[in-house]
Amino acid sequence: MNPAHAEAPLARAASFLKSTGAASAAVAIDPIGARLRSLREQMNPVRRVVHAGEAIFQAGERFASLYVVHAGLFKMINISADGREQVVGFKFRGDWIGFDGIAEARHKSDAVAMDTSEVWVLPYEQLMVRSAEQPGLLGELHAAMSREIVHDRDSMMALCTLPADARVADFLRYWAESLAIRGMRTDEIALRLTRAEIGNYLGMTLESVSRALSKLVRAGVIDFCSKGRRDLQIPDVDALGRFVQRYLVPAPATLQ
Amino acid sequence: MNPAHAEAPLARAASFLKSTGAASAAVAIDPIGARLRSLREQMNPVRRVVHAGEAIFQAGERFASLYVVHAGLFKMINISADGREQVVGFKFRGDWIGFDGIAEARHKSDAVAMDTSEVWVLPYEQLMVRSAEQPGLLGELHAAMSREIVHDRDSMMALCTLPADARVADFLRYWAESLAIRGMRTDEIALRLTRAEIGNYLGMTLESVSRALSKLVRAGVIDFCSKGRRDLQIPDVDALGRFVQRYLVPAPATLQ
DNA sequence: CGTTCGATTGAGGAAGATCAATTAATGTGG
DNA sequence: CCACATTAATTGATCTTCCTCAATCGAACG
Repeated sequence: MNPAHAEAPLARAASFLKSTGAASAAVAIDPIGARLRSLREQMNPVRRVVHAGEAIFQAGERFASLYVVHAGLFKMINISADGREQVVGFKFRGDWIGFDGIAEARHKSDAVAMDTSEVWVLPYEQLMVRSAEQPGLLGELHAAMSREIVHDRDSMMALCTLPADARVADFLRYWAESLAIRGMRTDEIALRLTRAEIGNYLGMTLESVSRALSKLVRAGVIDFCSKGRRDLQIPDVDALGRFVQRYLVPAPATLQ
Repeated sequence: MNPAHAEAPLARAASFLKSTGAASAAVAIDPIGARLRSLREQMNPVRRVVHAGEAIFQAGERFASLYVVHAGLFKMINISADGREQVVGFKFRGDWIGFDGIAEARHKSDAVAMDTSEVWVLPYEQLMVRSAEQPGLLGELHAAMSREIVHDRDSMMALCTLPADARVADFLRYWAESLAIRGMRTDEIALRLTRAEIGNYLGMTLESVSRALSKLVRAGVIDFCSKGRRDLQIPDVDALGRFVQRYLVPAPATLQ
């Protein structure tokens, strides 16, 4: 029961992103692939294919299993009692889905595939049994929940402290980074999201998203791909980070 | 029977929760007290007193233990790389603190006491060992993490979909509810937060918070206590909820 | 009793929402 | 394959909300 296990896969992004050096061990450069492999060994999970627009589960359904994304990507959607609907998160390869259901044994959101995707089904009961034997498995579960909590807080912070343009830039940076960590190319990305969905996630209107993107193009930090305005190019991810920073110099918003 | 601690005023919690029958078992009407009792039995935790303004841990510190609030309350503060500081959550009696540290073995935020408080220290290693023997303990841990994730998402949703006035009302409703669940009176509450802190948490300026509060007073859903503008009265918590709803009728903000 | 910190309130301005018109991409049936 | 319908995106004009700046007031404290 050592946090050392939880750290192994976590030497991760930073070293990976900086060490552009060649691959030595697959484990070192692909922490998410490594996590998935060990998960498959330990749980031998049932696979489930979900097509674009379909949901793994919906809010209100009884909680029984957690899921891990093996391919594709998902959006998490919250629906409030009064009918407001909001995208509250995205899930990429290696991410866990379904933690919201544990507390009250019912899911609190929809998990909708944004593309043909595959998840591994991890029945919660079985997961508990196995993790009693294999502490590393439990460590993975806790690390995944912890990451989700940390990320949610960072999102809250972006919502509260960044103006619209910077929020869009920060979102694109997060998206590109998520792809980069998974070894996918970031210079040309297909968002598969409408402006309305991005705006919904970032707490602004679709017009504001559109204007922000146009501004980012003018600023030279992103570019649209040849045809259409859906796919975009991010030649330099760090430039997005710098764009965000620029908004913070005038007002470094400290608490009080 | 249980030793009748300072857990006297539970009738309100019962009525608030619309508990099944009358107060039969303490467990039924005081789930948080019950959780704390079983936690004490299972972990026999070290107690730690933290005075107002002191931190249990700070961002960057090595993660070793989780904590459960036994008395008092805490605010969680995130600090971004560029120095932005934000209140990202509050922790009341029975809440767990420290999940943010699990993933990378370092805490990502400060946990600051807002009043003289007591936490129970649960060394993570020990917790893992004990939970292998006592599955109920692990269930509690997971439920607490799950609740935190669910709550963070609800917060994101409030930030994204509610105008300033409604956000303040929703915050007060959340605060009063948190007290009610713990059997504390909600008709007179001491926030122990400055307008600046509330605004920081809700993504608005202190002036906007002040104006929102004045508006809520004029609307008759809250009132200031006799002396000072710090403590306030909430005669009817549901009225706050209705106030929030009123903002949603004109624009039931659906996705797309 | 003055100093300080927090809260309130007002006036003006800026960011972003709303409304509206146009253009671009996608899909459909002939 | 093309004409047409449909949906998404862009851009502009206007309006609202909330932020910023500033003055005032109140409470707490030495």
